[in-house]
Amino acid sequence: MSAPAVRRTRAKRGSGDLLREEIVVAAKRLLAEADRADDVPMRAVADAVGVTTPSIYLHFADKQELLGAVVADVFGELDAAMVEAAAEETTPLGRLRAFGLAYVRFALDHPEHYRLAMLEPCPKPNIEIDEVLHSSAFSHMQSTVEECVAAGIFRGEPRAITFEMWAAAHGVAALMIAKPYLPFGTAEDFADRTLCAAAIGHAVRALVGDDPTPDAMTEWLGQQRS
Amino acid sequence: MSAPAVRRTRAKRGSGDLLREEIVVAAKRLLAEADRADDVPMRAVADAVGVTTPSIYLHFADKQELLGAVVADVFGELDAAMVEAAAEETTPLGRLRAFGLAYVRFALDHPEHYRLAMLEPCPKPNIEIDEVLHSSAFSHMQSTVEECVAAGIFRGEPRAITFEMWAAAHGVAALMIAKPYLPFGTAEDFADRTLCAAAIGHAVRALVGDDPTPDAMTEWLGQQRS
DNA sequence: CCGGATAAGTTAGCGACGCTAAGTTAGTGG
DNA sequence: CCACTAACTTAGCGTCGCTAACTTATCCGG
Repeated sequence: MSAPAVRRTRAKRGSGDLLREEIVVAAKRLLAEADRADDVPMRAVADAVGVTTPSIYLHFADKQELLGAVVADVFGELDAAMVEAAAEETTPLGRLRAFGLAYVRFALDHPEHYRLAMLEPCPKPNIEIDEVLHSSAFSHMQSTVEECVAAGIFRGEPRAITFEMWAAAHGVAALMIAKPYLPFGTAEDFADRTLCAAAIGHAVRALVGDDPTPDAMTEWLGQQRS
Repeated sequence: MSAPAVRRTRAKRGSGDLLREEIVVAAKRLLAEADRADDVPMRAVADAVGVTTPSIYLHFADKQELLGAVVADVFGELDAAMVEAAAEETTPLGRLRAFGLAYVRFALDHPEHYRLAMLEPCPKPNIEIDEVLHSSAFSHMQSTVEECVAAGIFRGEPRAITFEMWAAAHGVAALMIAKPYLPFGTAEDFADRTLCAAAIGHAVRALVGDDPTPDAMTEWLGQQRS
């Protein structure tokens, strides 16, 4: 604990930003080992980099901002995992499913990072986060939804549909992270069932009627079954 | 800030538990006004009750335990809101929808309480919390799902289906709380769309096939549309 | 080669936090 | 009326995020 730590050699004149990157990497690593962001003191981050605490504040206004930088990094990683998972898929719906499963898998593989990015309150709407959010993982998902709309699988506003799918994936991930001891079954099964239901459900809702009341749904299901 | 606070009169001999209840109520109120549990110091709770900080530790081992007691209370309130919302509904699916909408509504009306109960890590699986979780809101939802199964609307293991519906509702609530600035539209619309899709989707999945691949789904949808 | 100017750190410490050890006050059974 | 103990309080420890003020190393112009 609290190793004396090797004092790192001072950065060259022009490039104090080297430290910034080292701090983010160290913070991300320490976060992965902790249960909560509060369990990673700034002092520990400084120690891991081989520097004293106040040096961090030369690069980040406060802890929140450092965590924000980590989150931006995490979103990049999430996007990469999703894109890779969908690379082999040849159909829009197949890609969407791969995206969703990779999303949940990533969240459960990096629960602390996911919590930080998606479960923690975001005091001042972090511009850096939302840029990433809109530019990478989310926009990839949205364009796949657009493909589904173009293919006639979905109908409606792509962004709204993307939010629906995202909510389903997020619901599974957040639930399994927050209540890991509940008998959800395997993450893959739970996620696949829920995501599949979300996709089919959206596609079918248009068939049932524009404003599907519970009664209309029940009646439609009865007709289908016969 | 930090009002001197009226010193409360000492409790009678037998009933130190009076203080316990006062502490929970005060903590719950302060939590509602804060963004995060960290913004509610034990000192503030003590102050609100008119007592000094160490007195709290006569009734709760630590802050976590106090928050756990608040969460137990919150789950009770959530269940009451759900039951009330579904009271007028006459069909299983109608009740399920009312439950889901009331769930999301409650979460957004009490975001700090909901975050504490469902978004915060739960270090030692809190027995008190999970008893409530299993006994009230969740079990009400599950028995409605059972009704849907009995009515032939759903098919499968009720508990697993309940988890699916819960994930959908939780996804909407958690997303809107964590990223309130994103253009989800109104909570009612977003929740209704997502929950409706989850319900229809689950019901329809059985019609598509036992193991619905994206391709099978696409094909089935094509048939339905013609 | 050298002597500011300044980037890149450090030392020391403030106030707030969760929590605890040890003391104090007030009802109550004998 | 007194000993006992439930129901508190006073004082303070260690840790946290963060800051003011000092120090050191590098670069650049002469």
